[in-house]
Amino acid sequence: MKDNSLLKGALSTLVLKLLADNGQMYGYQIIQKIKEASADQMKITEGALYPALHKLEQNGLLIAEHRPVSGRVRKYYSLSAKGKKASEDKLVQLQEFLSSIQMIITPKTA
Amino acid sequence: MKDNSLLKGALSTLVLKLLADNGQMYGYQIIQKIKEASADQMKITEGALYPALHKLEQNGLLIAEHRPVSGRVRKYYSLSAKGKKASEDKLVQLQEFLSSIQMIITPKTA
DNA sequence: CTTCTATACCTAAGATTCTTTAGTATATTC
DNA sequence: GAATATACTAAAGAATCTTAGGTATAGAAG
Repeated sequence: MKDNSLLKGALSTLVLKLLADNGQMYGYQIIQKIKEASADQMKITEGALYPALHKLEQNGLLIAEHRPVSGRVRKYYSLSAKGKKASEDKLVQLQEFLSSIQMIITPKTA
Repeated sequence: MKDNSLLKGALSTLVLKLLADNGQMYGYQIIQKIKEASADQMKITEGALYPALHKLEQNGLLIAEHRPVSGRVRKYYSLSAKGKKASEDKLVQLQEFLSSIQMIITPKTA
């Protein structure tokens, strides 16, 4: 019952945004990137990320490509055209959401 | 499947914060307040709020008081001591979370 | 050479938190 | 008298996470 629940719903948007910025990434790398980019604050579990990636792929937002790298096979993901659009849309939604939250929690300067 | 999923996990924090700011509120009022404070962006459903309130009450963070007001009975909630503490803690967590999100989605100015 | 850590993927049970829908009831407005 | 706003509750279903476990290779430590 670890309360990372704030993450809910934001994960797929973050993934799409990271792929929009970085072009092509694999799962493990995404986990590291989020950890690093958030100064170790946000730690995505594999059990959360991999199913999320699979769903985005199923929905046609991501394209997956297997590539062998130094003995192991990595699964690289990139945005489809649909994924690019979704990335932009969801980012706007997320920003609106963040801004709404801010309005509510910002001390009343009435 | 309405995608209000960003809300997940943030609702209880918002409720605690509103009660910390406003002293005492009832459910319906909280829904209106969030809607209003977010410029109609964020709409909490009753099915989400009431169970959340009940859980906070069960956990001893909220104190409920029934008061008849113009023919109807309202259920007013206020923060317990534990709730005040939780309010502060969860607000800090939320702010850290928001800041983490910002770091990730803010265009790389590298 | 063997064990530990890091890398890299996957899945499934359970918990939590929503959405949707429905129900109850009073007050006000048309 | 009917519709809308107010006010609360409960329950089925969906979505997304946590936790825990499994597989497998590479490299470092001993």
